[in-house]
Amino acid sequence: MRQPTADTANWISRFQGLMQLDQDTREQLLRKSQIISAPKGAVIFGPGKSPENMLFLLDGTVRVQQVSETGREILLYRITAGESCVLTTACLLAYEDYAAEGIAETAVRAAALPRAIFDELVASSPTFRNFVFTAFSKRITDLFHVIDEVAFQRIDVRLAQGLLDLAGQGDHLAVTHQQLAVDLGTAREVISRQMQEFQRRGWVRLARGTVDILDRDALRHLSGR
Amino acid sequence: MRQPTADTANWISRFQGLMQLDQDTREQLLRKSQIISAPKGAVIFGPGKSPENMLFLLDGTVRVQQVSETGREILLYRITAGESCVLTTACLLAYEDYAAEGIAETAVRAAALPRAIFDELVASSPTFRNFVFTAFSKRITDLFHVIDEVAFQRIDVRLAQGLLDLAGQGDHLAVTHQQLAVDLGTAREVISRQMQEFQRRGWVRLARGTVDILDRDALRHLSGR
DNA sequence: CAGGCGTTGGTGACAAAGTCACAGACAGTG
DNA sequence: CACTGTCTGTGACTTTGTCACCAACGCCTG
Repeated sequence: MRQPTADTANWISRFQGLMQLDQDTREQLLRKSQIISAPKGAVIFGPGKSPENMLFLLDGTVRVQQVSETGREILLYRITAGESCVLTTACLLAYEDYAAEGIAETAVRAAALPRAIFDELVASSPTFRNFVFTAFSKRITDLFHVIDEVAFQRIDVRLAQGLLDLAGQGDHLAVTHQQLAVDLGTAREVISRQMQEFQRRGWVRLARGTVDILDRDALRHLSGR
Repeated sequence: MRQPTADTANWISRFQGLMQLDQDTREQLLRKSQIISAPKGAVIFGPGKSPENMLFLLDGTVRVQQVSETGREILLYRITAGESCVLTTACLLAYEDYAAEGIAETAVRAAALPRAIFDELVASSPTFRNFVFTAFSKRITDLFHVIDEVAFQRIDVRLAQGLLDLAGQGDHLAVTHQQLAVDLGTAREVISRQMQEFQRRGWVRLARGTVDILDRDALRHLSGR
């Protein structure tokens, strides 16, 4: 399992790109930011609720998803511990009519940095600047990937990937077909049918609200990585 | 038609977000950047060809598209005159294995700003910083939109939108079904069938390599805007 | 001008995925 | 136990994507 709590006093060390910050900037970052918590299911930001702060996630995961006009949803990306929320921060400063929302997928803790300080640090520290642009870069690459998958990848392949991603190390998933459908931006029935096919092949065992992975290799093989 | 060439000596004034730059920064920008041209069809950047410079597009349009592993393509967004290329600039500084490519859709002219100067200006000028993040913001919102469309929108609706977008003011389009298919990330046959349906309804007139729009209102109505 | 060739578009058959309507199964709660 | 809301299964149907061809067109070249 993961360490229950981070060393709050020195959370910066959990972020790869921030470790080389000079002493001054580190202090700024620590002094001006604030540790916040949110329970599972909390809406971190969303339509009409723009984030005042840039977040550095210490524990938990946040799912960023989009709700379309027709009411259907799709997962854009996840923010996991050790990652930051640059993209949304930048996004919200310009466009209010923002269809995406961030939801705490587990209980989360994060360091919150006010926009004004964020701006200052971008100006004053090359390392911080680099961190920000690298984070942007990763997210945008992820988005490109999502577009590619949605447009061209078969649903069985995407489902296999999704299951492996969600499972991480373990073999047991507590997730409904509906949730998987939203992750992939498809319909629940489609997931149900695919899961049955997977079960028929002996790759998973299904039960109400859970999935047990029986044959990782088969899933990995189908997923193409 | 569009003005043939911009006032090169003062191209900054063509960019909404840059007009409030202070004198110093303007001069930096003008002195350190270089006007470049590329013919129609030129590859501005692509896999294994990262851009050394940040581009401010003065004339023409650049299409940024993605090539998937399976060889299929989809349009991510277009850069038009008066817009900049921030996203790709940022992207390429971190991730080399970059699947997207930028292609001159028409002959283009642009001001090219070396990465190092870009970095300097981001540090020194709040206005420039704001310009950059706003540009990011717009692009990312666009990408969200693409994901939404690809995942949830019917192909006839998307085609109607695509035709209207491409047409701009005019009613005549010189474009093949294949090109339209790439724009929407679908197959040529699908476009052909939809276009026939549109023609059957009297909305367009088809000929080899061209489309004439006969009923904009009908298309607009279908496209839902 | 004829023949050849690459590009563009048309077609039918089929597979994959999404939609719709509904039914049954389960877990919790009063 | 009965009730309720959630979760999953199913069949019929539509839409979209795939595959294998073919026909028409424009262009080039001998």
